[in-house]
Amino acid sequence: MPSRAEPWPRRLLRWYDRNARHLPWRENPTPYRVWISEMMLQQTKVETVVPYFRRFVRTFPSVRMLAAANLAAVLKQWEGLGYYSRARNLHMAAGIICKEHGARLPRTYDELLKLPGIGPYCAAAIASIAFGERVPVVDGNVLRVFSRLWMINEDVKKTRTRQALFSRLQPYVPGRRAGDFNQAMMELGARVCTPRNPQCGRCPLRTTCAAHAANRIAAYPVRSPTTRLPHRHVDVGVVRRNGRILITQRPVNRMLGGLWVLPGGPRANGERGSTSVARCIREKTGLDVRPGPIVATVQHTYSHFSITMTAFECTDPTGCLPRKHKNSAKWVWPRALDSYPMPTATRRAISRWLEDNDGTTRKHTVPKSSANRRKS
DNA sequence: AACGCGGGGTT
DNA sequence: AACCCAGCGTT
Repeated sequence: MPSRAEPWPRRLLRWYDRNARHLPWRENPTPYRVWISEMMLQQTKVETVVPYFRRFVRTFPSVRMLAAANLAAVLKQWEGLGYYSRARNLHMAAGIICKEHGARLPRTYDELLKLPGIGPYCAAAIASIAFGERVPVVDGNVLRVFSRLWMINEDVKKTRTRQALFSRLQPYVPGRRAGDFNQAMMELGARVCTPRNPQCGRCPLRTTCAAHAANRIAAYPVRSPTTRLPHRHVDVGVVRRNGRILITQRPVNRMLGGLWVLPGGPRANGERGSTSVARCIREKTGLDVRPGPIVATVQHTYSHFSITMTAFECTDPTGCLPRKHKNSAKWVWPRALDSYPMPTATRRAISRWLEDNDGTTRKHTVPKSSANRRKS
């Protein structure tokens, strides 16, 4: 049995010895094969890469063969893998390696880093796996694993966070098995410490994991709060009839359920606002309205998306509410609007419209669009 | 520091 | 429909 005092790098390696998948580039890890595999593995899943790797190294078995090939032939082998600049850089680097390094890959992290297509991740992977250099790889998996293990509260997307993790990890990279250590971290991230629903019960580092101990696994890794919220256009109508206006009730069990809103809905892709508002009102109330001028524009951000609400003044040529909509649509005197529960965006649109109607001859202005708000 | 690059799987 | 993936080069 492993003692609890066994350091985590050893536990990780023992786990790797028992659980490593056998992958083609692990069977015969020559520098060339490691290089090809790592180029293909950038932002690409292992299972996707395997067949491409086999075909590629069969077609171009050496750096010289790769350098001698036409770029078109290389791209053909890459077809379907995506990120085609990887193939172009690979081909270019092959030429440089032949011309300047005697057709052998550079053996150090620093030298590898100079080749086109090889960044910090790839340089560390090749240097450690093919040449045993003690440099840690910091990829998406490793960031996630250690963000949890050490409860790192920095945004994992930031360059600073990655550099800091590189420095912090380097002392742990074992002199004997640097490459296995790195592959073990990635393998753990890919198969156990997954983005969602991590398999903590099967994790060899569970007893060392700060986030697990704190029961805060789901809070890590900390992501940028600047993720762009999806944005929608919502078009609504101020439909007037004999001095009263039309409001509708949101379905219970939905967002804003039970609240009353100006009738309308989300604009379809490429649709005009005026078209959208008429369509949505017809769908929700059965009334055919004629959209007039825009009387209010409201920006609003919910927890998981943001909207631009555009309110059109509408006239109602047909009149009567069909029976099926009687319960969820109402004609209301403007002064009675306050008594109905309404979401903020609706409330703002209405008050904007009322202001413009009170003879305070303020021109309607469109607020500045906010494309990316921050999540709170 | 932010963005474009690609195709595919997961939730 | 987002998010994520064994990231890198450009701006």
